[in-house]
Amino acid sequence: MSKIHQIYKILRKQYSPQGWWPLLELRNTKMIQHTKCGSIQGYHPGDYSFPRNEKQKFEIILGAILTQNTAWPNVEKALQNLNKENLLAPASITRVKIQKLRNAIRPAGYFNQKAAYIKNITKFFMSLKDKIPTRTELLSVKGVGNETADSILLYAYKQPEFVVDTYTKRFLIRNNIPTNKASYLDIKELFESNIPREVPLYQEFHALIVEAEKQQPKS
DNA sequence: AGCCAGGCTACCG
DNA sequence: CGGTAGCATGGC
Repeated sequence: MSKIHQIYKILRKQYSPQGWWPLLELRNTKMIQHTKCGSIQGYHPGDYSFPRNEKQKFEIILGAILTQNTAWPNVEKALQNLNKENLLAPASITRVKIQKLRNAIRPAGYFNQKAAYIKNITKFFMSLKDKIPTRTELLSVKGVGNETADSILLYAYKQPEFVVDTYTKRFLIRNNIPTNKASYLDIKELFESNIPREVPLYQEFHALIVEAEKQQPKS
């Protein structure tokens, strides 16, 4: 077994399943525990059957845009606002005035850019008509880069695409796997070539990396 | 008071 | 190609 895969097993022993991707309707129940870092455990731990419908799938896609360089609690505020205004549906996003959209997502930061990005991805999403997008198609949407594309594919469409983020790079360095010259795709390939190509594994590994790195003291 | 957070685009050399 | 300024809010 590869070193990467071994590290996964250690993380999996050390932490409980993270239950990603977070969904609004699975919040505010008694099962939810807030951690000191502001992250939340126990959305649907060990249950990889989400999203179970189109509404949940669309919420994940919007969350993937909103979380760009942004702490998750701020994303949740934006999502709650959208939910209150009945904007967690493609048709509503298409219809809503850009100014109202900007205002709803304000807590997530970069609201001017992100409002436009959300309009873009929504138009793209509706054009798919239930088809699963390719990675290249997703990347053609302005506002969707490597990480956002992989997050959408892995968590909304359950495609085996490993997600690389800042925590992932930090995680590799902390485990003495140097990544200085490595590009996004290099790192993605490093993971994908060293663990079984399984969606639940990809989902859980990424979530565990984020959780583990959040708990590291900042240096 | 800074610094940072689950990036991306545009533009530079 | 690789490198970086600009984008913005909220929490610590």
